[in-house]
Amino acid sequence: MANERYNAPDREKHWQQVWDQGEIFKAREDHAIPKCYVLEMFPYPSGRIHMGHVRNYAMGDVFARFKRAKGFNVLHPMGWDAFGMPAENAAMERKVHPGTWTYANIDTMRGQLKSMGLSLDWSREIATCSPDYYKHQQKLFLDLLKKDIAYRKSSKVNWDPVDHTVLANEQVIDGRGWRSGALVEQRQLTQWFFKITAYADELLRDLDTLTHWPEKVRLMQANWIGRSEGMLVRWGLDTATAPPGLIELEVYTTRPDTLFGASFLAVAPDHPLAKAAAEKDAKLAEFCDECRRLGTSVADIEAAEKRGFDTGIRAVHPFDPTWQLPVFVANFVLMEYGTGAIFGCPSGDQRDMDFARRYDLPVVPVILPAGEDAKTFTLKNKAFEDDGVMINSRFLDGMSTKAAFEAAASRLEKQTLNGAPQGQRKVNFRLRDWGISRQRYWGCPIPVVHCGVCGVVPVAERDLPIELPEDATFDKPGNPLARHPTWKHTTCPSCGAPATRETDTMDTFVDSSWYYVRFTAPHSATPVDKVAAQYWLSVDQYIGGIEHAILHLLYSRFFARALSDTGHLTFASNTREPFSALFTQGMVTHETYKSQDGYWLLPNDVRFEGEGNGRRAIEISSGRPAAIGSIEKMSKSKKNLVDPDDIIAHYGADCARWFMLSDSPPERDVIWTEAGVAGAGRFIQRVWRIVEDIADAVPEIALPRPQSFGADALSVRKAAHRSLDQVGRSIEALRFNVAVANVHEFCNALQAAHGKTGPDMAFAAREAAAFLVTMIGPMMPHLAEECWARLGYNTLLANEPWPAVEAALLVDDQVTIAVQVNGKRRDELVISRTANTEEVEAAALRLEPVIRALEGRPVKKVIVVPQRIVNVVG
RNA sequence: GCGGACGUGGUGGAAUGGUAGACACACAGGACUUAAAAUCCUGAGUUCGAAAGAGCGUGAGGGUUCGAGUCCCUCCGUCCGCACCA
Repeated sequence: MANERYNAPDREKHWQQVWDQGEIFKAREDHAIPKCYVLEMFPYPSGRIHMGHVRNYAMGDVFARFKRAKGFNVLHPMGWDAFGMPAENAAMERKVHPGTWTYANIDTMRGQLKSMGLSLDWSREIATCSPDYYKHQQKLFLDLLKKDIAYRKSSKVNWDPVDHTVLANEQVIDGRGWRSGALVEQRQLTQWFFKITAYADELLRDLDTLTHWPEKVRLMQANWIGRSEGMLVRWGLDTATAPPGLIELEVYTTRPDTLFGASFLAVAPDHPLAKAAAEKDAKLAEFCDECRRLGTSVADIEAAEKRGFDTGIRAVHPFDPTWQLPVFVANFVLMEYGTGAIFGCPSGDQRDMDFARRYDLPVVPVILPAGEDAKTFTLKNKAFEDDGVMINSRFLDGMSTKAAFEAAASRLEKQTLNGAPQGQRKVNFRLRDWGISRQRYWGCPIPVVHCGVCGVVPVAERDLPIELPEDATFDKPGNPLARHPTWKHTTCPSCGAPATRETDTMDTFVDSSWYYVRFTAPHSATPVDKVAAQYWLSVDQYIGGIEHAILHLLYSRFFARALSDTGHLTFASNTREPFSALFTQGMVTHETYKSQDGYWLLPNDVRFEGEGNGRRAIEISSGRPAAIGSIEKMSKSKKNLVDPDDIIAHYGADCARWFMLSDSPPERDVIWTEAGVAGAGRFIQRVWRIVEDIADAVPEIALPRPQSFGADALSVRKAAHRSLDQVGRSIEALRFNVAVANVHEFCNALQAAHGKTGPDMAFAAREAAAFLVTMIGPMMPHLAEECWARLGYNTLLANEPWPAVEAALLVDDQVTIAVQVNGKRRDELVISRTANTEEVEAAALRLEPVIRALEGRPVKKVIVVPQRIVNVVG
């Protein structure tokens, strides 16, 4: 048979057209069918897709296609996270409008994604920068505003004085703006916030229900939310030492049990008490300034030295009016957490210990670790932070840490200071409200108006969307909306007086916090179509990068709840989770190459000589040796990039997809290698050959099922059914590398049966070929479709159900079980699957190697695990 | 510093507490070919041995178990997250 090579690039285009024309992957609004919502994190339209996208979308597509074949009504949409800074940077650098730039990128990337052959429902495509999308977001904002979930407050921000913009914490590097390099200032600005803290408890509690999320992500979110149970404790101040009018200081503590170990109080440099005290003390003022400057810089973290300044103010211990403690301003106390003030117990907290040693403050052990003697127990420079028995603590002595907490807490609650209870139990969170104001152009306008008479007034809903002006300028730093000559001028929706629009736009994380909801009804006139949302949500499988473990996923979880509380969404289940299963895939990595001049080189710019240890890289243009560097995440800066377009044009999309799924477990990093891709390419041809051989040898489409099968045919059928079963399970569990191995194994089994003939074999071979095509279908859909046609079927494989396996073929009559003597494998035993324990035991003891290994010792015990193993103990 | 994950052949990696190394890559030998590519077959953890076979083997050390890559403890190494959260 003159086999022709499978021409991937040619056939792939063909099948993509067929799928497209047949609208095969359009999700159906038939809510009687069980649904499956498969979603990959939508991309930012940066210009071109990269290998990370290929991996992410290949995985999602395998899952989506598999679920379709399993009979689910699959929603598998795609869109664009299209607002953001890069578009504005492009506008500044290249004098192109952010919208023009963004939509051109979207066109390019849509084309690239289509060339991957993804089973996407493109009729649901959304771009967050389109007014069709953001007008709904503005409506949601207005509803959040009504419910006080959106609000304005003054807060400290990182201000870049060159770019005239607020920077997120992660955009501040070593105290400087990531773009301008200017020293970042702390400014007090009025900003818009979402009250995510109102949901802190629920967001934390419901993490427990997310059993199909990686443990790691749940842990990261739990840490981020950072719940702690403690107390607010008010300390009286010695008025002789305190600034006028200040009579008390409130601290937050999680350890009221250690109050008798207290040796100082400390407040943040920005604490009102520090500011008041600094007014009369120039040296203190200078110290506070210094602390502020060191704020976020790395130098500060490296120094990590606890430093403080004694304000001279004295506080009175809540349990002993005669006991006074110094109040310090300390650099390690954060104004943003708790009350911005602490009490220090050096024996029970390492930071306090460091501080006490530096400033020579008393260290009184109050907790005795188990196994220590109270008389001899001392602490050097290491605090004891665990539980134990209370000592040196008067009425708490002898109690456990927990009991002491309760005893101290209830006494503080009963005690009064200045007419109010001195202590109050308080749950505190690390999580802060989400600041969404950005002084940028390319984002969703916040739909409010500032009126001199009425204040902040929401825009009327009939006036939505508030669209971005087309004619903004990007030639200088600062907010193009704020300096636009006319855009912001309007009238007050309430009183009609002249007013100005809000010129802040929303953080782009807002856009991506509800896109998965919009996909369920992307053309709905309201932001959410409740019926569609209730059917499709939650997302059954969400796939994306671990880099979004905290922010995007937490914001989305918050939004699902906020949309539910504003009546947009109803959840069928009792938790309001948007993503019931999450999978975080690893990165795509590649070797790096450097020229002799120290420049990074593209993989395409080098060729190789030798192999193994003798493998060398040569720079093609100069012919000079190049250095082979470490394997790193593909990045523009290190130039270790492979362009998906090149790979698809050369090998085909199926090849790129197959390689991405092979070998490396999907949650781990994968190393992109030329040899690996070539191997995937060879496998494609191998599958094609196997299918062609069978199609030619057995051209009949519907063979009658033989009455019985000979040994050879039976073994082919067993391999086919077993493999189909395994591949299905592997895909279901997102273990694509194992699914690939299952397919390889099946091909090897088919190859071994090559050349066998007979009517039973013909039936088995055709069945095997159809199964093979089915199982590669989700992973290499074009090749599978071509093979399906080659086998003579005139249906589309994409519409074919996943065949049912015959359970009888999954089990063998004979099983091979290992036989161990004292835990060491000595032989194998082939025996009937239904053999009972006695038969297995007897057969095992007859084995020559077993007798030899026993060396004449009597058999003490025989452990038989049916169908698995026998262990003879002697 | 705290928290987490991981550590298996030359390489990527398989393995519900039950035959460690499936599958692939790379490698070696053979077949086909004038030759090469492609393809097909065979081999291979390591040590001893011609072979049969035996010893040793999942970062190191200990423990639980009839049986441990898998569970527990200690240590070493790599990677990731958080970064003074009171």
